[in-house]
Amino acid sequence: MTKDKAGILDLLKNTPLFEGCEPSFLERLSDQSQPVQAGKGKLLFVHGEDARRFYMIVRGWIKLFRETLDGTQAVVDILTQGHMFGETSIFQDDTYPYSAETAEPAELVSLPLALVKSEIEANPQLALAMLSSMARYRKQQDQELEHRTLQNAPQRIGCFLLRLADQGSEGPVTLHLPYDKTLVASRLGMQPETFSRALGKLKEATGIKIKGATIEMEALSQLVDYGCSACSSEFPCKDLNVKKSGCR
Amino acid sequence: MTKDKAGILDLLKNTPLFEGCEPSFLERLSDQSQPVQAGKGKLLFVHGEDARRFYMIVRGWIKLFRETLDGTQAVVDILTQGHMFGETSIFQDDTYPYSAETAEPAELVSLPLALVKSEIEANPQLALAMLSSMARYRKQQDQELEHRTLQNAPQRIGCFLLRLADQGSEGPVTLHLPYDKTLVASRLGMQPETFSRALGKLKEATGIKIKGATIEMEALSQLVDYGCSACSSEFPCKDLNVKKSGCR
DNA sequence: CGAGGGTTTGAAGTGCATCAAATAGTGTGG
DNA sequence: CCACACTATTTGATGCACTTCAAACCCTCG
Repeated sequence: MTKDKAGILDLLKNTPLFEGCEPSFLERLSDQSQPVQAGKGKLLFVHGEDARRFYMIVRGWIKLFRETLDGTQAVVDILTQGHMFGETSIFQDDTYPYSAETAEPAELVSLPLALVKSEIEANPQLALAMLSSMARYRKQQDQELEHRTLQNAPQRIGCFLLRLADQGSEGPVTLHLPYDKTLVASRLGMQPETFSRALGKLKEATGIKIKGATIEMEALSQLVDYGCSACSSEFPCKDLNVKKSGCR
Repeated sequence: MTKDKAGILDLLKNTPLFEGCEPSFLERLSDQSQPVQAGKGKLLFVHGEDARRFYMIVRGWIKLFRETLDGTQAVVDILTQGHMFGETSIFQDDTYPYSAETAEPAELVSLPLALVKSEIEANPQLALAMLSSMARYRKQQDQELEHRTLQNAPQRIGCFLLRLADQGSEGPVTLHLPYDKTLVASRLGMQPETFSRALGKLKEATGIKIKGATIEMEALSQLVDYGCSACSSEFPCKDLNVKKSGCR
């Protein structure tokens, strides 16, 4: 189900960031698009590399990370369908501010940065859209830093689950971890072993049920009561959904 | 030495973010400015509050932080002379994304957000300046998160000191902690006691000399060798200086 | 001099990381 | 359908880093 140019144009037209852009611009953009297919663990680009293209995810999961000289890595974010990444390189000396790798087999579209760069300069509406998108992401990052500082492992997991759920629902909830537990662990800044034990503690403390990657509970309040007091946002924490995105 | 309107206009004209703005806009902005003087510990605004004005720092230090329901707080950043804050509220539902408080006696200027908001919409150059400013800040946040994940307390202190220094200098270096140690500790996400002990370890490991708030060393390389291997950026880490700033 | 904040030191506890090994789960070829 | 290989996940044991609570010390400033 690789996207053809027409499909890509559609994709662009339905991307919030490009809302309000001239069709002609989007056409030029999709003309220069390239489909990318990759199995698990394919490195797309590395931190510091010259940035010429950015990516949109059609399917699968992408891990953004930074690696130190001594080889350990910190996961910046994990993205999926509908997310873009690499586009902020325009403002970062045209180099990628992180590395990117497929975390699950994925299908992507790569697009030229140069075109977007010139369009931003010409089109205030796009600049504004980009600004609010970056602001949204910033909010998420602020929150992330806060959580790492103030929440312990089980609370961070609880919060992650909450942000994975539809926060409006009142009744019983069933969740599915979107990717493997090791990856969730790294996303939350902890070791796989810690994740496993912390999930156990969370279960113990809240009464949620866990079967493999499936998690069930009577109501979200079980999680809210457990962790949300250690956070600066009130519960229905809109805009902070795991699946929502800003400019990365 | 409170700034009068003329002084404030000068200040605005010399602010990178407003470079390239019409003098008439800056005049209107300074017309609506208000000087703010405050001793230590004055709360300027709180997280979530309706945001009508943003601030420029003329003198002193400001702490940005977020507070959880159970009262503990996470320090987002600590800013000084030349820094602005609160201006990104424009893109955050017009509410402040953090609380702000003076960490030392300070002199500030408050300015109306509404004016900037409309100007951004009208003036692409300002929008672009804002974008690159936000990108710069983002980079710092990314790095911060990485450091919290990968570096231990003494390394984080070493890195902080490096970013405080003029990274070009080759010879002996003398540094002054810019604000009290408790505050540095919170800025680095650790307890005052941990900071004290970690600074001791750093001294032990690198041979730097510490007298109160003054720190001396033969060369920056003593710190670089100690901690920079646990970071994803190469040493002269430009743009990440403690005193440099992006849009908060 | 004395009060009060900032800073250091000590002792004890907690949480997470690490290393090692067992177990569960998944896909493969027979 | 089963045995095997391989990976993901869990569990156990231990150590280290940071926190917490408590007390001492130090410095500054009235």
